[in-house]
Amino acid sequence: MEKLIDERKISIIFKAFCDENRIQILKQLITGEKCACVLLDNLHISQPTLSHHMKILCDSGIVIMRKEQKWAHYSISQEGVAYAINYLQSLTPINISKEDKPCCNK
Amino acid sequence: MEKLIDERKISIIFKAFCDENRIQILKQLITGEKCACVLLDNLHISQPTLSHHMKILCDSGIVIMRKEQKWAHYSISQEGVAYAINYLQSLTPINISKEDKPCCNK
DNA sequence: ATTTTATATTGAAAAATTTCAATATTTAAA
DNA sequence: TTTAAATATTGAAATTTTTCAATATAAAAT
Repeated sequence: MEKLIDERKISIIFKAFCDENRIQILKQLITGEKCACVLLDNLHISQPTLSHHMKILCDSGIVIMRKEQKWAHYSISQEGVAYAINYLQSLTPINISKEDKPCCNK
Repeated sequence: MEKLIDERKISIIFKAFCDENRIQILKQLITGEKCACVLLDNLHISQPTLSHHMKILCDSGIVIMRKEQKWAHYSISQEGVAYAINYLQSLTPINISKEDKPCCNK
């Protein structure tokens, strides 16, 4: 059970999902592992730009890379996604009755 | 059941989680609805900056605002969080046997 | 050995985001 | 009806992110 969730770490994880091209990339990975050249074929970005996005996705822990000879194979990390889901689930607010709610320092 | 998930929409939702101050804000909201002045007391940002972050959080659908006289009360939207969780759950890749996996356009 | 292929890195420009001071707006208090 | 309090908006600076051309690296093919 993760106890100390730090803001920096969470923000790095979720950077995976806040760019449209990265969402497109993740969409492609839903059907399974893909190598960079295949991902690139289905996007309108340059090869260095793809490389940059894959780095952000890997840094977030949402994607993992498997290097095989010349090729970089990318896939979705179930552990990474599970961690992100776990954080979102922690956002379920503890129900506080509306009467108890304190207001504005007073 | 959401069918057409568009990349722009998803990226706007997850922008909520990719800034450290916004994570701090969400952390405060876990214990229930808070008004802007209380949130501000616990952050090291100016009032206009908080206002800016609250707009991003509301635009994402993760936070909802309730205006009561002078005060803006913010809380976590369970529907918003549920939608985000639902997207993350859709990232579970369909298992494809490693033998079947096609590689690099060839 | 040289060339080709797949990917990464560097450096710089463009675009987007974050931030705050100043100011506006709206409501409550005096 | 002035004044104060809570929040929003505007405009500009600082920072970060996105992007691509050029180049580097590393492995495969010739």
